[in-house]
Parts: sequence; structure tokens; C-alpha cells
Amino acid sequence: MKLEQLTAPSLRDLFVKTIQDAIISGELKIGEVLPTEREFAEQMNVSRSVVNSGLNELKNRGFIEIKPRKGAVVADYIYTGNINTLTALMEYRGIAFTKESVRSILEIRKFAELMVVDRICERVTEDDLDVLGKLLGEMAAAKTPKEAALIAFEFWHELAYRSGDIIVPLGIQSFKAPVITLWERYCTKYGIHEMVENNRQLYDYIADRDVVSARACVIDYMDKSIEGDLEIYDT
Amino acid sequence: MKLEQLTAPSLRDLFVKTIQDAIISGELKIGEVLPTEREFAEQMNVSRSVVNSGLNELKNRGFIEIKPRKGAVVADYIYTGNINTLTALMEYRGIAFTKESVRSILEIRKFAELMVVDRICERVTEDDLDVLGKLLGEMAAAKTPKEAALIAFEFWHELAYRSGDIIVPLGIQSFKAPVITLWERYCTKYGIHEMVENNRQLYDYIADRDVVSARACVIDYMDKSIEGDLEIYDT
DNA sequence: TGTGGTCTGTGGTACAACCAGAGCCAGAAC
DNA sequence: GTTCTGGCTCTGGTTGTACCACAGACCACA
Repeated sequence: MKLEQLTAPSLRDLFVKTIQDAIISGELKIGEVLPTEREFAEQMNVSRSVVNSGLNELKNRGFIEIKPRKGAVVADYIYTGNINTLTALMEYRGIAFTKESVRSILEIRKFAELMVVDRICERVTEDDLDVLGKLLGEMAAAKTPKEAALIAFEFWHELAYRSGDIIVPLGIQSFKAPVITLWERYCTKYGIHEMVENNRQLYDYIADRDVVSARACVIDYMDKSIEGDLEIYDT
Repeated sequence: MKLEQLTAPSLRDLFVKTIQDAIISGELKIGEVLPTEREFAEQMNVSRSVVNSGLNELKNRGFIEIKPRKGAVVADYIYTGNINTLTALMEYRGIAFTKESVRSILEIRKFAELMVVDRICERVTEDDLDVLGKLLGEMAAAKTPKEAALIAFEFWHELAYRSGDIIVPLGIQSFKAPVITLWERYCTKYGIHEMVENNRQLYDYIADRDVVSARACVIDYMDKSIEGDLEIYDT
């Protein structure tokens, strides 16, 4: 008998998901005034803490605006939102990401990757190559696209961390969820092997301290993603 | 008699600031195990809610790692951190940002600004120009560098929002605090007028739908910031 | 030897109570 | 009639408290 794991979501998370879905789906419209915390608490049969904490989370994600002692309204989240909003939008099953959105994310990633490559080629050590090589091995051995995408992200983040730049790894970490989602879809469509090969080639150029080829390699496979393979994200 | 405003910071914020400063200053070292929540609560004479909530905030900022039912340890925040960490680091008075860090942030900004300019020149409307023009006016009328920097950020964010791209404004919003800090320092050194003129010129090119000149304008003043004016950030 | 029970201490969660401020309005002051 | 003061009510903000599940150590016993 195969037993599945049981997990009990917290009331707070349930509350956040309920309201967030209502906002993304359009059931709650931009500018609409939300019930007060006490009304939420009473009607949903939870304590005010759950509601207060949940509304604050929704504020962090850019979905609502809270005016102390006045109330909360649904925000224009493309305007007020941030990276967390993007993550939430990408995880929302119902939303269809357009070609243009995916293009933007990939262009940002291309830019970040080039910044990293420029810096790491100048200073890469044997220790760095050792760690990165092991990640490549793990990536190749990954069984599911999700697992492979996660390791690919770690590979990228490790590159950034070891590039010596302070800012870039912090920025990259913020884009974690959206980027993993995109690479997961990429692997599902084209197979893990393709992604591993791209990274392995980049690794080889970095090992040779060959900035020019490494840059060309990044530009090549990111442009390929951007220009040629966008149709898979249209679903 | 002139009365100054009184504001009472919450216990939670005080707690977060205390621990965060200890981590950034190096008083608490990476890998060091923190006291338990109950120990914190007892010794600092606050309730566990304050400590629990504060530790979670520190986790969000990438400064600690919480292992449920085991304890919390100080994280390698350049590795685990995100945009929030960057914001916290920049707001920490004691830290000296290196030329390289500032260069990274400005390069990211340059890239983002170019993405925005490309898109908005194709689709800018009279309504857009109206709103942007008003912001320019407010920027010129700003009395303090802080105020001017805030409006400059709004101008940039408004540009991104009206460019029609969904991702870029979300990304820009995430970089809000660091970018404002940098522009504030820029204004303090060179005066508000300089910044306003840069933005006004960009505005004019956008109004003319002149992508090439607008791009050149951005590259010009961002490179000037990056290459020439970095010494002001070394303090 | 190892299995399962129990106890202790941890962070996770939820609830209740109190706080300060915004808005409204009756009624005093003029 | 107008102004404005003081208090009342409702809001979100904050904090103290209670209970939960789980990790780990320990132990009794088969």
C-alpha cells in the first residue's frame, strides 16, 4: 500500500489563497472595498489574527492596499505589485501568460546571466568548478522536470554567488519562483537533456576562462529560448 | 513652541532591528545558533508573538534560517538573501557600499530603463505624456533630495507601467528602496536640477517617439552615473 | 537488540484583549 | 445660525496567551 503524505494548510494560507484567487480571477475588481477584518473573521469563522495576518500577506504581494483605520481595497496589482506578485500570478493556474510576458522574463534572465558570466570568468577557482560540476551531475540525474529546473536554478545562483558580485545573487534569488516555473516548462517540452547540455557547454567555457565564448553561449541559448521556443508558453 | 511628531516603533520592529543590526555588524556570525524564541521573549521582556513574528521577518529578509522545532541560525545572507536583504543592507548606516555594488545596481537600472524605453516609444499616448509631464513638474518643484528621488522613481515606474509590459513594472517596484537611496545620494551631490534635466530630455524624446535618441539619452546619463560619478558612493 | 511509549522542549498557529486614530455627531459656546 | 469641542464608535495595529504537532532523548520491556 502506498501512503500519501498528509499536510494541513493553515487557516491563514487558506484565507490568502481564497482572496488572492478572487482578485486574480476578477471576481473582486480593482478598487473594490473589502469587508472589514471583523466581518471577514465572523463570516469565515476564524479569528481576526488570521484575517489580519492574511491581509498583510496580500498587501506584501501587492494585491490590496490597506489604509489603517479605514479599510482595505483591491489594488491595481500590475502597478503596485512586485516580484511576489509575479510569483503568485505565475502559480495561479487560470492565468495564461502571453508571449510578451515570457519574453520579458527571459530577457531579464539573459541580462543577469551575462553579468554573471562576465565576472566569474575572471576569477573562477578549482573549488568553484568542483561545486558547479557536481550540480551539473545532479541536474543530469534529475528524474522530473521540476527537480531539474530546481537544480538548474541552483547552478545559476551558485554561479552568481561565486562571481563575487554582492547585488546579482540577491536579485537572482528574488526571481527564483518565476524562473524555475519557466525552466520546468522548458524541460517538459524539450527534455532535461537539452537544458543540461546548454549548462555543460557554458561550464566548459567558464572552466577555460573564455569570456567571449561563454557570452556567446549564453546569448545563443537564451535567444533560442526567446525567439524560437516561445510558442510553448502560449498555452 | 514647535512640537515634533512622536512615533512609537512597535516591539516587533525594535526586535527585528536589534537582531538585524547585530547580524550585519558581524556581532552575530554566520552559522551561529540563535537563542530559542522563549529565551528571547524572557530575556528581552516581550511576548513570544513579538519574537516569532520578528524572526519570520528576518527569515523573509534572508538573514536567518529557521528550522522548525530545532532553532534558528544566522544565514549567509549574500547567498540566501533577496531584494529585501539588499534594501536592509542599504538602509544600514554602518555599511560602506563598494563601487562594484553601486555599479551593479546602476547597470541593472540601465538595462531596465532601456527595456522600458523601447516599448513605450511605440505606444505612448497624450494621456501618458500628460501624467509624465506633471510628474516632471513635481520633480522640479521638490524641495529635498529625498522628495525628488521619490518622484523620480515614480516617474520611472509610471513609464514602465505605461509601456504595456506586465513584468517590468513588477520588477522595478521590487528595486524601489535601493534605487531611491541611490538617486537621493545623487541629488544631494549634484543637485536636483541635474536629475530633472536628464528626465526631461528623455521625456522629450519619448514625446517625439524617437526610440533611437531616447535610448542614447538613457545610455548617456546612466553611463555617466556609472563611469564618472561613482566616487560619491564610496563613502 | 529493538520496539514502542513517554516526556521535554521546539517552532507553528490561532485566539482574545487592548491600543491609538479616523470619522461622525450631539451639544455647548459664541 | 455657526463653530468647534468632546466623546462615541468602528477601524486596523499590536501584543500576550494558549494550545498544537513534531523532533529527540530516554526508558521499560518483549
